[in-house]
This record gives sequence, C-alpha cells and structure tokens, in this order.
Amino acid sequence: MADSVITLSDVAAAAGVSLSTASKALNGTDRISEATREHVRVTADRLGFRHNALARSFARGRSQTIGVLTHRASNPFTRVVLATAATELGAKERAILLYDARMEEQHDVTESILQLRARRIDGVIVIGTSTSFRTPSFTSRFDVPVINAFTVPEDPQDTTITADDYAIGRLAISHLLSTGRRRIAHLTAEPHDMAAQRRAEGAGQLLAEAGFQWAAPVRFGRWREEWGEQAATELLAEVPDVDAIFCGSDAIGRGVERVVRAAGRQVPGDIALIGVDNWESLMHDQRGTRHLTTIDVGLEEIGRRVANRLLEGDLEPGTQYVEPHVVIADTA
Amino acid sequence: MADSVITLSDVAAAAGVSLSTASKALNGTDRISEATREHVRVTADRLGFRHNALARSFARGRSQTIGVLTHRASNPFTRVVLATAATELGAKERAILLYDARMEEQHDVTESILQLRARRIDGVIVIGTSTSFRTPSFTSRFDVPVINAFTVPEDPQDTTITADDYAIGRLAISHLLSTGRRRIAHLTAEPHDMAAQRRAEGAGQLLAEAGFQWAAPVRFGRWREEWGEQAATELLAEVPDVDAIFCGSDAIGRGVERVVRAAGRQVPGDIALIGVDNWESLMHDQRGTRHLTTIDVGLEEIGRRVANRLLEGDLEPGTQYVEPHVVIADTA
DNA sequence: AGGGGAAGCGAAAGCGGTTTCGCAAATCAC
DNA sequence: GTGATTTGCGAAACCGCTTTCGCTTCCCCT
Repeated sequence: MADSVITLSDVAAAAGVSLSTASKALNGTDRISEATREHVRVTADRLGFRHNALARSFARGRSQTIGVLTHRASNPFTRVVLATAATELGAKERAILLYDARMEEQHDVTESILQLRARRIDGVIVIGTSTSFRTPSFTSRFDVPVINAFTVPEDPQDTTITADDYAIGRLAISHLLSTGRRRIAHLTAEPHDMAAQRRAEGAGQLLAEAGFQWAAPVRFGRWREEWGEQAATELLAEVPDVDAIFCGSDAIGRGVERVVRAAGRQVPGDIALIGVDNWESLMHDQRGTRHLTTIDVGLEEIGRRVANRLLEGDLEPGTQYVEPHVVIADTA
Repeated sequence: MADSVITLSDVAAAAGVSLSTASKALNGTDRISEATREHVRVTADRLGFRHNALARSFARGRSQTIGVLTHRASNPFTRVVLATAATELGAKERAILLYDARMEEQHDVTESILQLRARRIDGVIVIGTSTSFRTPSFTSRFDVPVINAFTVPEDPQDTTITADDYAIGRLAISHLLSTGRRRIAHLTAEPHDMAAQRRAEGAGQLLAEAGFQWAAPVRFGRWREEWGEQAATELLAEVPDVDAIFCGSDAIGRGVERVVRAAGRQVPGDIALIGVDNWESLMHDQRGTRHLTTIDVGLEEIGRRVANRLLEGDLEPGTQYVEPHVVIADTA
C-alpha cells in the first residue's frame, strides 16, 4: 500500500484545473462544464482519490454523525432498534455516537447533550425502552433534527416512530378468530402498563366487533414467565373449555404453554397460544426454528424508518406507528 | 440558546493569551506555566467553551471514530457485542461507523474498507457471528489497529477476544456434578460445528477427570429447539435413568425441557437441565425472571473488552478468551 | 560576570477541503 | 455591432484547532 494519500489538490494538479474547480466538479455544485467535470472525475478515479471525510466535515460543519440517546442500551428491544438503525446509517456512511443514559445516571443528560453538540452531530435518535414509558422531550434541546423511537413521547408534537399496541391486540385476536377459535382469553402484564392496556383494548375491541366476548376477564399481572404459569393455572381451573390464549408477551406465553401442556391439553390442538414480541426471531436471526406463534411488533422496521426519516429530513411532527405482523409457528 | 458558538480564539482573547497558548493550556501539552494554564481553563469555563470536535479531529487527523465490520448485524449475538461495544465507546466519546457485510454482499468489503479509511477511523472492530466460523483477516488491510470479537480468527496472530467453548463445557459439567448429578448426557448441535465440538470436548474432559463418563454417547444434531425434542425423546428411551442433560444451547434446552416434562419427569427434581447462551437474560435485560439454568458465554464482556483494548492500544496478538459463568435458575 | 540551558509563550504554517467572489470569455438581445 | 447576461473557471478566504519553531527571559553553573 503506497500510502501517500491523494488529496484534492493532487487531483486538481493532475487534471490541470484549480483546486476549487476540482472540488466543484466532484461535488456537482456550481457551474462547471460537463467536459471539465468528467475530466476531473476520471482523473480522480485514476488516482484513486477519496475525499478526506474529516476535512470535508470540518469545512461543511456537518459531521455525518448521528447522536443516539438510549435509556438502557442493554435493553434487548433497544438493542434491536439500535442495531438496525446503525446498520441503515452505516450503509449511508453515517456514524453514530451513542450515549447511554444508564451510564451517566448522575451525570445529567445535559453533559451528553453538550458533547453531542460539540461533535456537530447532524441529528439525534432517541430510543425508548417500550411503549410504556414516556421519554422526556429532547427536541428543543438540540438545534438539529430529533426523532424518537419505540417510546411514547412526552410532547405529542415530537417526531416519533413506535409500535402500535392497539393494532397488535387486534391482530392477535384476528388471527385466533381466523383459525376458528371462539373461547379466547387474554393473560397479560401490569394493569398500569400502557402497552399491556392498549393491547388488551385493541384485542377486546376486535373481539366485540366480531360479536364475541372474552372467555374470561382479562388477567393482568407481570411481564414474566412465572406469571404466565400462575395465570394459566387459574384460568384453566376457571374456564376449562378455553380454546385460545392471547399472551401479552412471549415470556408470558412460555409460562402459559408449560402449564397448558402439563394439564394434558394439546397445543395448538386443544388450546391455541399466541404471544407478542417475536422473541425467537430475535434469538435466531430469522433462520432458526420457530416454536411459539407470535406477533412481531416491528422493532426492526422502527430502526430502519427512524434512520431513513432522519436522513431524508422527513420530520413532520407527531407519532407514526409501524404495522405489527403475525409470525405463524407451532402454537396457533 | 444564544448560539454564537465560542471558539478557542474567543477564549484566548478573553484570557489575554495567544491562540496557541490557549490550545496548549487546555490540552495540557507543551510547557505552559500552571498559572496561565489555570487562568485559561477558568476563562474557558466561564465562557462555556467546548472544543469543536470536528476541527480538532481534522487538525489531529484522528476522527475519534471506530469502524465496525459485521457479517450480519441482525444476528442476535452480534447485536449484543455491538451494543455493548458501542455503549462503551460512546462513554469515551468515540463514535462508531458500522458496515454490515450483509448489505454489501456483492459490493466487496474492499469498498467498505476504503470508506473507513477515508473517514480516518482510529481503529476497527470486526464482529463475527460465533466461534464456529472463521473470519477472514482484515488486520493487514488497515493502517490502524484491528481487533476481532466473537470469532475464530483466520490468522492466529490477529488480536481476538472471544468466547471459551472449552471452558463452557467444563463449567456446565462442573455445575451439574456439584449439584450431585452423576448420570449426565449431552445433546448438542452439528458435529462439524466448532463451538459444539469444543463444548463437548471440555465437558467430556472434566467428566473424565472427575472419574465419570457420559450416561450416553454425545448426540450431535442441530442448534434448534426441534432437535432438542427429538434428541431428548431418543435419550429418554435409551437411558431412562439419566439425571442431568447438558444442552448445547438454550434453544435445544427448551425443546429438551418440553419432552422431559411431557414424559412425566420433574425438572430439576428428576432431571437437571443446563443450556448455553443465557437467552433469557438477553431478552429480559437481566431483570426479568429466569427459567432455564444456563451458561452465559460472556458476550457483553467481549464487547466491553474489545472496545477498551482498542482504545487503550493494548493489541498484543493472539486470542484471548472470556470466562463463561453459570446463571442459576429453575432447571439445574 | 558570562555562557548554556530550560521555561514560557506567540507567530504562523498547516490540516484538506468548501465557498464566495470576481473576472474573462462566450452567448444573447435588439 | 454594441451592451447586457450568462457561463466557466480560478484566487483566496475560511472552517477552528494543533503543532512546530523560534524568540525572550530567567535560572543556574562555573
């Protein structure tokens, strides 16, 4: 590697034009004759020239870097959004600078914000941890575009892309109905959890619209596998002829499944099970086997959209929801 | 926000020193009297000065950005390493620029490499997808430090940090033995998979050292839940009195568990189960419930180490393994 | 007292582009 | 054919910081 890096003035010299002409030719800016433009391009290629991104960023005052603020980068959902957004941005030659609020609990986010501004970032992505917790609004604290992902924004005017819990609920029920189930129950998480609420609400709505009702009152509890076990045990005692269970999450679903099978019921023969999250795909990279039928809330789509809208400067205010989709496997 | 951004020369002027003195004072470089240094610092603070990171990077020729090369950024293991490394780097004000080979299957990695070099990145992290596939060596293709994560390097001289499959196998058995199990079996993935091999090898070794042997020959198959079911079914038929199963992965473990329970055996009462991956923690962000007892291979530790060693310039050649640890839950 | 070295600071040259502005030549209008 | 535009290009300023180099002073040593 003969590494006496080629600069733009080398190109200009080789092409017999001025530095400024070379710059404009390659950037397509200003008025340059097509002939010169092409000639410069060819020379640049021949020399293997590449813009020094650092110099360019500096001169333009734009860093080609996006700041990312997370509450907890170790949250698995956050990771998915983060990784897909980063991939998308990387493909467009944008770097990301991640600030995890977790690490700076004391440090006040203000510090991170100042850092990001000092870096002259071109935009900010704020990744929440769910549709249950509000994320404080950062929009006004930056002079560059800010977009929220996977959260319910404090200020409804903030540009936000997130999961559609209501649609998730509807979709789950719609799928169960379409497979002929009629005695459907719903076991889900904390009653105060907004995501759990919305899912239950959407599910209840669709059920009602279809002219049915819950086989048992919706059971609220925790987002945990154990709760799934407990709730399912109670449910089976109370409503033995239930023929489908919409589980608020895949974790709950796992617990439910264990109990249902232990009770000697066939899955999905006697009782169909559907969860939410698409856990297994998160684990298996879309290739492995699937087991639990589930609803994918669209985290990857959120990551992609957030990145692209930011780059395209498409920041109309308000919340945009991504469509969930059903992932059919062995349990429904 | 009165945003007429403060530059270093503003500070210099306000402090009554030259631009260069101000620079040196704040950077701690060169010889400057402690008095002036302090005075400049105070003035800078008073003015709310922050270095323009772009200008600084440009002047120094170092971008404060790390390039990250992945095979498949959507792989769940990759995501964990990526997210933890990014967090660690972000905390030290380093951005990352991600190139996912997946997106450029055709495009030849060469292009990405050129891009990264044009960005004047300060280092490169190459994230593999497992300890089963070799990653081609990129070390010589960059003039900056390169470090591999979660992979088996093509060139053993490449600086690499990865999981220790051998230790994983030993640890699993050690745990089972310590809980009094003696009739232990091992159900795992493809016989040609290096990770599966090493785990089986480590496990076999420890077992032998302890004076025992496998209750049944090791069964190789797939990394899938279904294979867990099938293998467990066969195993129970063949060796009904097995009292512990070391499952090659949590996915396999899930399948095994279903069959074991369906056969009426108590878990862990009759049969203890231990997996590998720590799936549930990946899903639950360390807080949720755990169900399957498992071995955490240390992906997060890999991410952290890789980031820190790169920043510290600690790049002695060769492979360094992270220690796995047991995550005790309900099944062993 | 005189010379050598170190300490403290400033002038100025980059770093590698982008961008404004002005000028000459070419094109247009009438 | 003359004046008014437009077109194509180059000179030079500039982005904000780092770093080399050299010039004073001051200190110490003999």
